[in-house]
Amino acid sequence: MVPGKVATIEDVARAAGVSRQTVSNVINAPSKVREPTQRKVQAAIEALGYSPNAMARRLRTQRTSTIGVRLDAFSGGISGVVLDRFVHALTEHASTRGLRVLLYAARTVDDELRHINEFADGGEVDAIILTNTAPGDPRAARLRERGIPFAAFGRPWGAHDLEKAGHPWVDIDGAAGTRAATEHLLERAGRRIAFLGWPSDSGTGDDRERGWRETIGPRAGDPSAPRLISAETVPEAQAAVRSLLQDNDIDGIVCATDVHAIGAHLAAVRGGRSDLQIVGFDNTAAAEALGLSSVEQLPEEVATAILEMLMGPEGTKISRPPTPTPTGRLVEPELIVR
Amino acid sequence: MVPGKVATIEDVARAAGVSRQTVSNVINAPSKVREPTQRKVQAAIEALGYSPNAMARRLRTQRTSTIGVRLDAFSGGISGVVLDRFVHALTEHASTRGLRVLLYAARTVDDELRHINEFADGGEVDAIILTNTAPGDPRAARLRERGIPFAAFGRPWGAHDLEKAGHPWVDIDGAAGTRAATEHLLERAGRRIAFLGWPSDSGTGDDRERGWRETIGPRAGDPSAPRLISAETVPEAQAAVRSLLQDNDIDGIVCATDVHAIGAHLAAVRGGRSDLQIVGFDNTAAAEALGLSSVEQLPEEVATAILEMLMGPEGTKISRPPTPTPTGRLVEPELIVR
DNA sequence: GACCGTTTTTTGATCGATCAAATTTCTTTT
DNA sequence: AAAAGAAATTTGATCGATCAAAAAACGGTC
Repeated sequence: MVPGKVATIEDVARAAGVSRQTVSNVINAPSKVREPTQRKVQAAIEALGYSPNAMARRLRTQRTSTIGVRLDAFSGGISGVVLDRFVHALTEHASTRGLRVLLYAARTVDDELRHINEFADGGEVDAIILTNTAPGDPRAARLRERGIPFAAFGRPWGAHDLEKAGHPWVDIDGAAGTRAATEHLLERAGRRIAFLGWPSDSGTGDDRERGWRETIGPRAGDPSAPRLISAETVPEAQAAVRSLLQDNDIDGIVCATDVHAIGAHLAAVRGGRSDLQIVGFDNTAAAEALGLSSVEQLPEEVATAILEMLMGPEGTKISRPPTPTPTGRLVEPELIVR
Repeated sequence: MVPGKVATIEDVARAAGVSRQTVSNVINAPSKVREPTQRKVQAAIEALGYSPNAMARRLRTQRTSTIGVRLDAFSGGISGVVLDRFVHALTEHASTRGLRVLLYAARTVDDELRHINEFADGGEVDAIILTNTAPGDPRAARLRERGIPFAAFGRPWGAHDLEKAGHPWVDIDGAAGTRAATEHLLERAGRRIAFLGWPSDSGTGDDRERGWRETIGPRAGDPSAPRLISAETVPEAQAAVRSLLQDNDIDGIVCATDVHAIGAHLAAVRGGRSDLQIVGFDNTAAAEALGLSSVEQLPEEVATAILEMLMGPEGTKISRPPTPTPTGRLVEPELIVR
């Protein structure tokens, strides 16, 4: 073996005085090889510093042990962080299963469909994880058609019966999060709890509002506190809360995101209502810095769950990825009190 | 060709009535193939929806078109965001060059060295990008020894002569950032500008402090304003600034990070000094939300520069990655005024 | 039209592993 | 101790592409 070149399975076989296949078996199916032979081969592997060529193995086995994840164009705002944390968690978890995470960027849906085709034909990935799925998502259709296993981070909004999604998904139970937040405020702050969310209807927004409404409804005797409307920005949230505080007596505010919470916080402090209890959503660094309570999404849980769906329960020997069973799972978020 | 199975180069060749190699040439070296033949082959490619098997190609060419990037364990705090943005930018840029980004997780240095060995022996990646390089970093030594091209995000702290780093690197010019921040405050706020940084010495910290010191020194007639010391947390920064404001007359504060800036902001607002001008560093979502000025690191620029170092100037045909020339480059950050 | 040099196309070998089947070795049984 | 069966090991084929060299087609010259 020429120094500077890496050892091949053939080099190991020669060094150990056995055949290629035996070396291969020591690595992939040790039970088929007798003890003493195994030791010989292991010694040769150590001595040569051999580790199998990934590409050759993948070509032969037709499995890449790679999961593709699309990285959305950087959203800039606070919320992109959740996806980043998810990617982090996914990477760590995948590596314990011997899987790799391959990122790809796509600016448009067409762009992503092109990528998906390439992945399918080129055999780049074993599975794909979609994010930001919309009802009737063309990506899901394409993946199904091409026979690439996939799962989504985010429930298939719009499918009336979640069970009938047609593909596996994992999502955060936003309603459970705001429910916990509302209950917490009802106990600690008082009965008049408002909700500050997005102006227009959106799946995520409605979900989070629902948690508040369902909790406030049965418990509060008076008609539920007014819902506040605000666009994405901090100043708008701040303005909305300022005018709310002028007209109403409010004990606390449940927010759809930390952005809203920061706006509310600023309005409260500047309006001399530092006592106003506010709970945000997403548990971003900003909320932490300001000492605001917030609902933590636990993207790590999502990563674990989604991998389990795609690849079978942990500990499963890496095998042909099973066509994932089309079911969904909601991960319950956790309220971080500050 | 069986439906459901993807087409191979052989299928295309048969369909077009030419040989494997001609198809290969149409894809990789069209100039070697006559016009009419090219059209025939292209038509067959379209008809069969062929795209070359990535693993077979990589096995044969011994090139993976993949760049490995380690994803550090999630740091949680505000600062991790810079790395995430870098990964984002890198992914987008890499894909325009036909490169892929492969993530890997490592908790310890040993863990990462193991990964590096695997990558080298297994032929997983063409190049690696290191982050958080320290002086005498064992990873750099290992990569050099194994002959894997690499570059670092972060200058090689400790090497007295940056030019002599021994490996290529790209970093943010922290001093230039705080210089711009300080100049801005000198013009807009007044002459008494303080600096709020980390308690202990660190490469990054010293760099950022230097930009302030060098600017304040020549311009300010009086001895430079007191430097504040504070650990990483918001409350500590807040406490430090509170006590500073009691004793000193300060016009503005340049901060080493947005975390410090948020603490300073809170101290200022609660101390009735809302007029105090503060500039943060990292331009995180939190700073944006609070309307604080901040120094923007431009990780996108870093990504571009680092890819250029590794792979040659943009537009270069994908080829054997040149052994990168060991030089460094500082990217000048941009002050975002709010 | 025969000859020669180019250009274009085809053929055979190879990258490094695993699969499938054949062969050898070891156990057990009678 | 021979035969049958099980276990361990080896051999030949293969995954799908590119490389290197051989063969065929083309173009121009005399």
